[in-house]
Amino acid sequence: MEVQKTLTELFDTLLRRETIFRNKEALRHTYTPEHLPHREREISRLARILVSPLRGETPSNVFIYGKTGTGKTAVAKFVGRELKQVGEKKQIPIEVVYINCVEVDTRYRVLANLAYTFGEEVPLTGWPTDQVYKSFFNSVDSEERFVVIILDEIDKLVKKSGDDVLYNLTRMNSELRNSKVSVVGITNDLKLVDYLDPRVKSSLSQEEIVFEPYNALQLRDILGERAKIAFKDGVVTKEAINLCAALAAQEHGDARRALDLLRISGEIAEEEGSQRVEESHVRKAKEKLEQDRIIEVIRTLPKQSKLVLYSVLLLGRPSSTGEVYDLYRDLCHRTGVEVLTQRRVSDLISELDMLGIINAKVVSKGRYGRTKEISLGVPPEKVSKALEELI
DNA sequence: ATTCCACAGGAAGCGACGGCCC
DNA sequence: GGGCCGTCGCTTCCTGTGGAAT
Repeated sequence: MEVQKTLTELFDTLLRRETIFRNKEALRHTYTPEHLPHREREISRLARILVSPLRGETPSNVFIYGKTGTGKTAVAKFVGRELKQVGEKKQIPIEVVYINCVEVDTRYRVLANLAYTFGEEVPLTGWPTDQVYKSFFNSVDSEERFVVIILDEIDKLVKKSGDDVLYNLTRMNSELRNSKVSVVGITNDLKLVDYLDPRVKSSLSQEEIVFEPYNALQLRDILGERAKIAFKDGVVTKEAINLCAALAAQEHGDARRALDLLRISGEIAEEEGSQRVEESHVRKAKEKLEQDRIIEVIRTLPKQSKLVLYSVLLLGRPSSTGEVYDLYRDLCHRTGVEVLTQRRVSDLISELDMLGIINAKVVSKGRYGRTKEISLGVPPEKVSKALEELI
């Protein structure tokens, strides 16, 4: 009874407590704002390129470069949305398809996804890929229209499955009778072009737009605008916004990170019952963000990767692939886990490196061979804390 | 200049799995 | 149910290589 009563009281106070947020959604990166500060040039470039088919010209394909959180996706989605509205007004059918290649990372899946948005029923797997392509092709060409295909994080797709799909998509126009297709490729890998087939390269980079990172001042403007939507008036202090901007600017001007910081800061402030978001909340938010990321990443790691990571942790000093592998094999025997080959473990090490949990640098020790120098990339306490519950 | 270590990392391919088709 | 197909995690086999030691 006692517990129930206090719990009810807790809910009551929580519900009664006034939230400092007006619309928290505005701080999520899925949100596409009405106005994108400091990206006017990029927006008009992209719009000008994509609008040309409406004037009867052949559509161009576009390549967009820029680091994470520089607004590439936001600009592409924004222009796509506007374009669609223009089309509706002028009675020209325009379809904008957005695909994120992180999950959709094979030829089959891209085509299946496209076919699906044009109303085709394609199974997740099973069909020959050419059949999926035909199905997509026919349904696109079934009526006169203009299609913009936005392929976000296209580097993931190319590195995993090659550029065959891009070859298909960029060549489509010569075979389509009724419709026209533009491909917008977005990537944060500036070297991606080197992986591409020359034919794909030339047709995809007919137009190129480069997004420079935001500086602290620009981030401040962006945060300011979003804060106006997300929070109630006068809640966020200028200092808090400046700090968020400064911290994110240090990390190559990542606006996404700046927004995350501000959102978490707000949540922390609210939890503490504060009516204002201040610098101290931002500092705590920074700490929490890092902590959460590490723990979440480690927790969702497959068993084998955890053992590899545990080996690196136990060694406690920069070690070679061989050393890590020996200890890993030991741990496997002791825990009754099947042992993978060194080749595979080498790949697992590279994956952990990419996740930022460990640092793996290829070094040559001359006569004593070439190996990776492997060390933890995050504080060991956090790793052992995240690992201990699951080993 | 040559040798040679301890791997890196590419290529091919295998088997299991989930899912299509007829 | 049998014949395909694509994907995933993995093994096997392989060639390549930076630089200390000779």
